[in-house]
Amino acid sequence: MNGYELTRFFDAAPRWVWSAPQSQIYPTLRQMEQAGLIEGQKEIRGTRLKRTVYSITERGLEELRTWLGTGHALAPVRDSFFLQALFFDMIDTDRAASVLKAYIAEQEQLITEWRAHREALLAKDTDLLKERLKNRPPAEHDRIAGLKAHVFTGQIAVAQARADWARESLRLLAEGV
Amino acid sequence: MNGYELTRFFDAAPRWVWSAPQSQIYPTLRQMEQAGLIEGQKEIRGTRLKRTVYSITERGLEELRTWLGTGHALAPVRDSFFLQALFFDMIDTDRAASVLKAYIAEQEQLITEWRAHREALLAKDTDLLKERLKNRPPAEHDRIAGLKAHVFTGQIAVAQARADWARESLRLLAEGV
DNA sequence: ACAATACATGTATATTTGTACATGTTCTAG
DNA sequence: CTAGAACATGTACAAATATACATGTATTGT
Repeated sequence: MNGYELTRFFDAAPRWVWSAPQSQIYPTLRQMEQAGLIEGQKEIRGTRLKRTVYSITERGLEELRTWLGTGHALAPVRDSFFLQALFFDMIDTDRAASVLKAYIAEQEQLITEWRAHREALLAKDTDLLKERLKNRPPAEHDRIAGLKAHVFTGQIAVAQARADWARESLRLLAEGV
Repeated sequence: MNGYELTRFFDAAPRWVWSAPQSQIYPTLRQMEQAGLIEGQKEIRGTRLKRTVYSITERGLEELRTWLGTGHALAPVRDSFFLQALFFDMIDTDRAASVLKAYIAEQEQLITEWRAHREALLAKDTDLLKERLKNRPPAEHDRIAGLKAHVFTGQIAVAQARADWARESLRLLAEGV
């Protein structure tokens, strides 16, 4: 990809697995190139519009495989929603309920998007997956698509757990327990 | 609390709901005091050891209640574990499996700690909760403890969903599907 | 022909966060 | 009585992150 495509990718899917603001893209690409992890191919579109398309190097692949095979420390928890919930006893029941309802709606929205993406992966119908499968033996295609789709199954399960919990909270609040 | 107590609190419970490194504590306390949200009471222990104990002001309470009653945007997702899982097709099955096993162990550890804390809350047996209940009518005590404990029920449910998903992933990898 | 949109790449600046360093006091166990 | 642990408060510096600004080219629809 080039910087523009990466920017669009992260902007389009800010809640998938990872995201980055546009201002980080170009500096990071240059850093990674300097570190020998990726290399840029300069191209010209039309007569003057320059762009640099990056691809991973052999060293980059090595680094990536090492990183993928190593356990990494969990990030410190900073969940502003659970933090809010921890103090729901300080505000009116209906105010708390409206925060919970908004949260449930957000989680359901995420679930819908992730389900659609999972289906697209299983149908091998996303640009990135198609690109990836080009360099893999056809016998492995189902397995690769299955593994990637399964990640979204996980995201969905987590969002479902969160939404279920929020619904349960609404009941607790309503009962005045 | 004073800065030292806050530091110890966050260090002891880095994965509960929120955390902060020690270096943030003192500057943040000063900022919040300047903003009129908290006020510090200077004390002396022994003959020379100074400390400043902070408590929330009326303005701070107002701000807090407003924040608690408002929906807040979800933080951009940055889940390095799911990111790893998205590329498990690039590494050996047993390397991937060992990453998954470590993750499962971590989640189970969290679940154990959160369960213990939930029980302590239900028994009204944590310092913070005891302090909180002092200013509340006894009739509300059960409800407040129940609401706080319920937050940890949510954390547990999410960790359970993650661990279950990781176990399912191990099976998928083993089957070579 | 021209306006709007998409393509494309940067920088400036502030805030947040993390790791590490620095210093002194008080209490407690041996 | 003394060494080590706990109490207590700070700063320095680097890295990551977010918001906003800045500029120009190519394509597409009307």
